[in-house]
Amino acid sequence: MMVESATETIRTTPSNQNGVSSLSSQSDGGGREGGSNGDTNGEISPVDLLHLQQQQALQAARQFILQQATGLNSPSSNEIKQSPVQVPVSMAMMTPQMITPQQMQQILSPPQLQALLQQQQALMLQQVTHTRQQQLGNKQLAFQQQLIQMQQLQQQHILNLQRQGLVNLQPGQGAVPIQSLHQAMCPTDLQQLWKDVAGVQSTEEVMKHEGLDLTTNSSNTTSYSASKVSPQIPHHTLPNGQNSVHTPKRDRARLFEWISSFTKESSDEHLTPYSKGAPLQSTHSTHEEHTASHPLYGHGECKWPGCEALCEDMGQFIKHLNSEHALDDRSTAQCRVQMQVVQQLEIQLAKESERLQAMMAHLHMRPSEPKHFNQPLNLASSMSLSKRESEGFPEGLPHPPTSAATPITPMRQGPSVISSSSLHGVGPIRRRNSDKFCTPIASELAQNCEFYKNADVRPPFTYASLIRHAILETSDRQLTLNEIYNWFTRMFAYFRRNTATWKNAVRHNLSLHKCFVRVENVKGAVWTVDEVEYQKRRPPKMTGSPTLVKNMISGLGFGSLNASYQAALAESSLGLLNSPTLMNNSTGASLNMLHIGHDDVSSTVEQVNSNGSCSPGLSPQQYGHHVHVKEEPAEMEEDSRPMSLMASVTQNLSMPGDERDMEEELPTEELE
DNA sequence: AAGATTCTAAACATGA
DNA sequence: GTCATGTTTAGAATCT
Repeated sequence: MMVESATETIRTTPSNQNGVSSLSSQSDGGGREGGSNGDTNGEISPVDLLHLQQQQALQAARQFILQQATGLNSPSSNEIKQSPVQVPVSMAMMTPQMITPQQMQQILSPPQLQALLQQQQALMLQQVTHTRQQQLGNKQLAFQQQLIQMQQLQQQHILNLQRQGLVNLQPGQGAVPIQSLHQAMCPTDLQQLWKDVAGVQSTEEVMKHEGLDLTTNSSNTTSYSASKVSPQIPHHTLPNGQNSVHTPKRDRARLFEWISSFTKESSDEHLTPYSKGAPLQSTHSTHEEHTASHPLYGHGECKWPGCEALCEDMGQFIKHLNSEHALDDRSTAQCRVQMQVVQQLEIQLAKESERLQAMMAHLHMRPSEPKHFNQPLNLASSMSLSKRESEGFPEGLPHPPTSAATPITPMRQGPSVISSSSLHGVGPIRRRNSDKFCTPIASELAQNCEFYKNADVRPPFTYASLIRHAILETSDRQLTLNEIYNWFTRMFAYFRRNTATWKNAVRHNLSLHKCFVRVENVKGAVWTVDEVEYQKRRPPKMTGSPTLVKNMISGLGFGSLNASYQAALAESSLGLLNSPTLMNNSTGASLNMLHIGHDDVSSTVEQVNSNGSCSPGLSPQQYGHHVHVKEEPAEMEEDSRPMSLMASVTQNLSMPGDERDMEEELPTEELE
């Protein structure tokens, strides 16, 4: 739309903000009807249209501000209602005649502005639809097309953001919460948006880059020769000949003051001159630095937000900068927007960082543990994971079991140990690392039951521990080989393929480990678990290894953590948990659920039923039918050691100074 | 470097 | 003979 058509401009200087309010209130009733008025009138004069749009914009602005004031910044239905049509966030949609982008920027903060624009777009589209397009003329049509283009652009941005995981939009969510969008957008996105806006502007010739001439550009301060700048009068001359800048000096001073204060906070050195109270038209010649590069200049074009003016060389760019982006209201507003962008991004960064911390803490340690470990314990497992694979979760994998509500043991590693081998069924890859970082298997499985069922992720446990768990899960503590197979396939998606390999491993483990006892049953041979033997398996050296504990605590033991020890920890804890006495203790709920595991393991063991569903069904009973068929190299006898170590680790991790676990765990000899 | 653990692979035996 | 089950051995990887 050609700007020439505009016959009126709106003064939107700071001093006009009150006017905005009043205007919008005036337009409360008739704003929307203006469109129909135009319709009924049969012809819409530019002035009428302008008034209408202006009222609508102001109303929208007021509503948005009110929303914000009342905390209604969510993607409320309200907003969606008002914007039934996805409209691009663009200045262009602010009908050029009614208000200039820079003016709006001055009035509103970027989020407000964007929301306003969105609403205005919707209104405009409505209006355009309801108005005879012939009467609107080609310009209106062109504008409408541009609106659509802008909409597409916006959607594209959003999609990009979604791909980057920056914006999590509900499917089908039409109107994007501007706030979140704004916060989620990366600088380039915002720049692009601005660029889009500028593009439309230029298309519509709304902004003709009227000779803005202040000596300095508002964004970059440093350098650029004021000498080359011809101090001109900073007036935006709108197509209609009116100045778009009507900001009284007082207001501008206020503006700069505001920027000043802002820059103090954000320490944006680009604004330093302003923050130093530079006069409105100061030339900053002292800051000149004719460097070969300029942050606002690159690839032969101006990088000013929304500006892509081509500049052959730096000199031309400087000229352009000083002429087009001089210190005026527009530039100031843009600068302010940019500052807010930066601020938002900083906030976003902080949020994301915090989120990352929480995620890591959750995945590797206790979720809601107030303690802060910079390096969560299981980073070690992550490390080992990254050693083998740096890929994340494969597509289609269910979300890792990271529900905050789920108690996670400090050593938990669960899904975080996804290995490429598990993901892709690669050949023999050492998984012991992951196996070791274990959390109590029962706990892990109970918590991530569904995950392992659906995700092609290798569980971080040894075959032996899994077999044992499967057996102990059953009411009679015995399983046939085939039942064990079934349990594996039922409980783990991972074991639904490569059957030959893992089945062989299962058989191998059953035969190899003395803890697995084959018992002839009526229906054939079944396998049981000799808990004592199982506990004996635990390597003595593991017990109480200060080094290991230290590593685990520090979380710096990436990959260096003793795998065997970890496995021992997990398994021993599991075993202990399954032991009757421990069961009693655990069921007593006196133990911290967040603590390692015996407690929750016991509960989980009971919860996880053999049918694969996590349901109660196991009762601590006889362990070890003791049909000692095999002879395994005898080891140490400290059955309780691992557990106590576990406890100590837990203590160190979660509640230093609390030794109750240690004490409660020690009684582990009852295993028989 | 040695030892331990775990995993994978394979060969072999046995019985249905 | 085939298959499931069970045993055993060997090698590799990883860790302490």
